[in-house]
Amino acid sequence: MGRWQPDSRGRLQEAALALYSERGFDQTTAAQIAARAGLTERTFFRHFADKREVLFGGSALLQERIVAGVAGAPPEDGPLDAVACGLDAAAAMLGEFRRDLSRQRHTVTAANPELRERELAKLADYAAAVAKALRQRGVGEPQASLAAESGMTVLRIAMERWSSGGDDRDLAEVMRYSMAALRALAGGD
Amino acid sequence: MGRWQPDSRGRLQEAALALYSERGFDQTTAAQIAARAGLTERTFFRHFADKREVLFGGSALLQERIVAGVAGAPPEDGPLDAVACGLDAAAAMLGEFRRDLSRQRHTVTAANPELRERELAKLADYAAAVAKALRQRGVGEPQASLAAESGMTVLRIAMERWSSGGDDRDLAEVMRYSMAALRALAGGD
DNA sequence: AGCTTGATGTCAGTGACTGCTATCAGTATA
DNA sequence: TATACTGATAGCAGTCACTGACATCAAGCT
Repeated sequence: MGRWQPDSRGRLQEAALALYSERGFDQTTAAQIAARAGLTERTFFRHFADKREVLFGGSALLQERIVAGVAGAPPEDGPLDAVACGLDAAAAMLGEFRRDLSRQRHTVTAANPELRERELAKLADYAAAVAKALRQRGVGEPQASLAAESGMTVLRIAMERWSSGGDDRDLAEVMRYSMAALRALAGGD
Repeated sequence: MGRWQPDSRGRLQEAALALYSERGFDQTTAAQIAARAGLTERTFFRHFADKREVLFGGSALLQERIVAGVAGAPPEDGPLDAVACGLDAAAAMLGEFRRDLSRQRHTVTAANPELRERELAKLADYAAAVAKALRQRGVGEPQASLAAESGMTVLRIAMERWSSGGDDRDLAEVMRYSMAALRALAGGD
C-alpha cells in the first residue's frame, strides 16, 4: 500500500460538503476541511484554487458533455435545437447523481452568495464553450451567444426546480419543459 | 468647510478604477486605493463590502430603473415586451455615461475573473427583481424567471457589443437589435 | 455650554491563499 | 544493487482581504 491514503481529492470534496452543510461555508476554514480529510491546509490549496472550487469538481466533465451534445446534434438542427441536445447530455450526467446529494449541494450553494457567484461563473463558462460549438456549426453572432446563454438559463432554472423539490419529474423532462416554455415566451408572445 | 474632503465614496471609486486600470486588480491593494483617495483602508471597507464592489456603485440605482421600466409597461404587454421596457430604461441610464469610461470599466472587468463573477451576480440580482415585478403583473413561473433571465442575457450581450466597440450604434438600438435576435431564434427556428 | 451624531482613524486579530523548501515511497535507470 | 528521479505531501513564513472594538473630533441640537 502507498505512502498515503488514496483519493485525497475526493476525500477533500466529501469533507468540505459535510462541513459546509453542518457549520456553514463561512464558519468552515480550509484547515478544518483538510484535517477532516487527514491532510494539511497546504494540500487543500494544491487540489483546489480556492475554498469555493471544492464544490465544483465535476464541472469540467459536465462542460465536455454539454459541448459534445451540441456538436453531435443533427446538422439540420437550428441553434436552439442543438443547445437542447446539449441539455439532454447534461441531464443524463446530472441525473446519475443521487438526488439527496444534489439537494444537499444545492442547499449549501443556495445559502451562500459567494457560492452562488461561482455557480453563475461556471454556467457562463459553459455558455462560452457552447457558443463556440455553435459557431463551428455555422451560427453567427449574436445568435450563437444568445442561444448558448438561453440554454444555460434553462439549465439553471430546471436544476433549481428539480433539486429544490418543486418538480418531481425526471431532470431531463424538467429541462425539456423549461425549454418549451422559453420558446413559447419568445415566439407566441 | 467640513472636517473632511467631500465625497469620499466617489473618490474611492475613481481611485480604484484608475489603479485597477494601471496596475491590474490583483496588483492593487485596498490600502493603496484608500491612500490615493486620501483615506485609510478601514474607511474603504466601510464604504464597500469588498474590493470588487467598488466598481459597481451604480448597480442599485440601475436595478430600480429596470424594475420601474418593467412595472410601468403597458398592462397588455406580454412578459418579454415588459422586459424590453426595462431594457429601454437601462439603456437610457447607461447611455448617459461617457463611453470611454464605460470602456475603461469594461476593460478592467473583462480582464479579471473575480470581477466578471461579480458582474454576473449583479445581473442575477436584477433578474430576480425583474421576475418579481413580472409576477406582480400576473406572469406565472417558470415564465417570469425565464423572461427575466433572458432579458438580462440580452442586456449583457448588448453591453458587451457596445462597450467593446464592436457595434457603433446607440446602446438602446443595440439592445433592441439583440432582443429581436433572441425572439427570432426562439420563434422562427 | 453641554450632548449627540456621524464619518473617520487606530489597532489588533483571523483566515484565505502563496512561495519556498524538505521529506520520502515508488519507479526508472545505470 | 545502488542511485537518481518523480510526485504527492508536509512545514513554515509571509501578504493581504476583511472585521470588531474603541478613540477622535467637527457640526448640529437643546
